[in-house]
Amino acid sequence: MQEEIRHYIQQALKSLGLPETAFSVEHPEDFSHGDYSTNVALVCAKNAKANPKELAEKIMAELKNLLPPDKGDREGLIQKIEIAGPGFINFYLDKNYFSGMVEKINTDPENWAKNTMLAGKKVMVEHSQPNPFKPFHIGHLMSNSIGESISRLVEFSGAKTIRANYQGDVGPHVAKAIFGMYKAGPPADESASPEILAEYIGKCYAEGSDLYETDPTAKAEIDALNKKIYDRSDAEINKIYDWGRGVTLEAFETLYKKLGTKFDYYFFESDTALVGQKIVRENTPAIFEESEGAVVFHAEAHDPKLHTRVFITKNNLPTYEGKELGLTKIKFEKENPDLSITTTAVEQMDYMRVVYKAISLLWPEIYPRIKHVTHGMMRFAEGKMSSRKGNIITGESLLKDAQAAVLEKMKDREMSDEEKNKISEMIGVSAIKYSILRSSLGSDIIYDFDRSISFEGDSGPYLQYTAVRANAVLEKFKRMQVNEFEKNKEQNINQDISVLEKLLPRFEEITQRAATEYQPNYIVTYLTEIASAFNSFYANNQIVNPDDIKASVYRIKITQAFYNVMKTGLGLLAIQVPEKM
RNA sequence: GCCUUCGUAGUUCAAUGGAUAGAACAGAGCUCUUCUAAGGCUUUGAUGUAGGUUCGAUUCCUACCGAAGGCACCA
Repeated sequence: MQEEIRHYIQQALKSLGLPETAFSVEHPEDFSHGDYSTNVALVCAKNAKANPKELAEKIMAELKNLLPPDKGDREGLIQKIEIAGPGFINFYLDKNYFSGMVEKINTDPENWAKNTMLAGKKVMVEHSQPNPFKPFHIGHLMSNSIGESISRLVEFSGAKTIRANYQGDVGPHVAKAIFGMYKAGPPADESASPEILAEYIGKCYAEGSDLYETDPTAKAEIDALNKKIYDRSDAEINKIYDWGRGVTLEAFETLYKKLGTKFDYYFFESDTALVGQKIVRENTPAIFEESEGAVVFHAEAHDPKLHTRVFITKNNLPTYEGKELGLTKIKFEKENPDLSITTTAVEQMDYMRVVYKAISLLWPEIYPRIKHVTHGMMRFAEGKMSSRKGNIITGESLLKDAQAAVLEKMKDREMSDEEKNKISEMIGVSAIKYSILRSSLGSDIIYDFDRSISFEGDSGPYLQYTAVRANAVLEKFKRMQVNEFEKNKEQNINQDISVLEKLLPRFEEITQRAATEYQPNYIVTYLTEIASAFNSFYANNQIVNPDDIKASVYRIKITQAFYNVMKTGLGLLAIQVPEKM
């Protein structure tokens, strides 16, 4: 519809002999300003130095000429055009448009809003990136939620999506953790669950980190350990290493399952290190340069805003930068995606730019196909969270606390314990995901436990609750067993178009925008808006009324459409909808 | 010092250069003989400062103030 209106405006400009210009066709904030609005007259007036209102009159007259008369067909769905304010042209759509959209949504609920922007394209999305030997903390939860949602958004746009996880299983942090394990001794119970063992390893890591910074002897030992881990020269260390790596990875897997993520690829730094190192060596001194025993890249020589970074250390070990080159090569060799998205926290933005600059010189054909999406950091009101200092909240504990809070709230519900358990987990996950996805990418999220598991107001549970309510109404209607004849009868009852009906068709535009800009928060904002509209609708109408079948059928169709959009929308956020709660 | 990002109600977040800056929480007050009150309704309250561009600026530009991140062997 938006495109159709745009098309008509372009035609009108042409027949008026006005030059082509960029203009917007958007939804006005206030429904009294119509369903779509264009600023075309304001823009043209600027260029032509004319009076915007007079120009708007001319364009409107021309538009009315162009639009075919209302014969009940699609073009006739623009019911009214008006000029308002400084020269906006507002379009009012016919009631038939909205009831038609409700039909359309209910006919093919899973596909109606999909678009083909990325049809035939292969998109790889890399996210989560927790490191074995370190805890999976709420920062990883953030990357996971955002990455998974972006994956689903690009999939919704027709792309074949490949989810990748890149994990640092070698590097100084591993040496610190293993050193800490030597110091602390073996875990109390070696047969405990991976979650508990991972927690033990996390504590050892914090201990090792601390010693690395405070104790020079420990530092030297850890550096030596690090080298042994890289070249796997010590059988005993290898054994501890393999055990720790396996345990932490297993613990991550449990979390992914709860969060609704499934990876197609697991890349490890132990795989990318050698590849990256080789690339850097082969391109020295063409691109890289030896300096103080290390191999560096002087990015500032190519862009004054960038700086020099080390790609291979003087100990001949590749840094993150060097490994990232290896990863890029491996990704493109394995899958050759049309687009490779990497999501990380903003703190990695500056050096990722340096890495990308190096990639642009190494492989100019790959450079346009990689994209770095950054999100803000999860932070406490008091300051930065750090797994080195040990003041972190693990994903595991947050999920557990959230679930416990939900269970407390559900204690009077009549359900089996098994059912309660399953539902409370879904709600807990949704509360956390919502608190992450509600704000736009880029800015930091101030972490507040109570808020992150909030069930009131704008929240994940609010959306789920609203969907559950709608579902209850739909079930009630089913029990009434209204016959097909009644259902298909003309329902054009004399009622104003509800806000809900007006909002539902917009889902199509929202998903496109969210996918284009990699911003799941547009979906969150929109779903919250329609949930609020549905709750008002629900409070002001008895949707299913056995004494008024005709009105019930009409309202149930809207309810069904709402439920479908909500379910699909939450799906894009990787949030599940329980049947009851 | 240089580079990047960001300053919106008491708090946490919205707002593709557009019309009266939206929500939620907190505060005040209503609301369950009706389909789940995790709800609905009413109400108080905000664009860091100073300029500039524009018919129109929270949005773009400049300066200042403030916050966060980065700036050589961590990721």
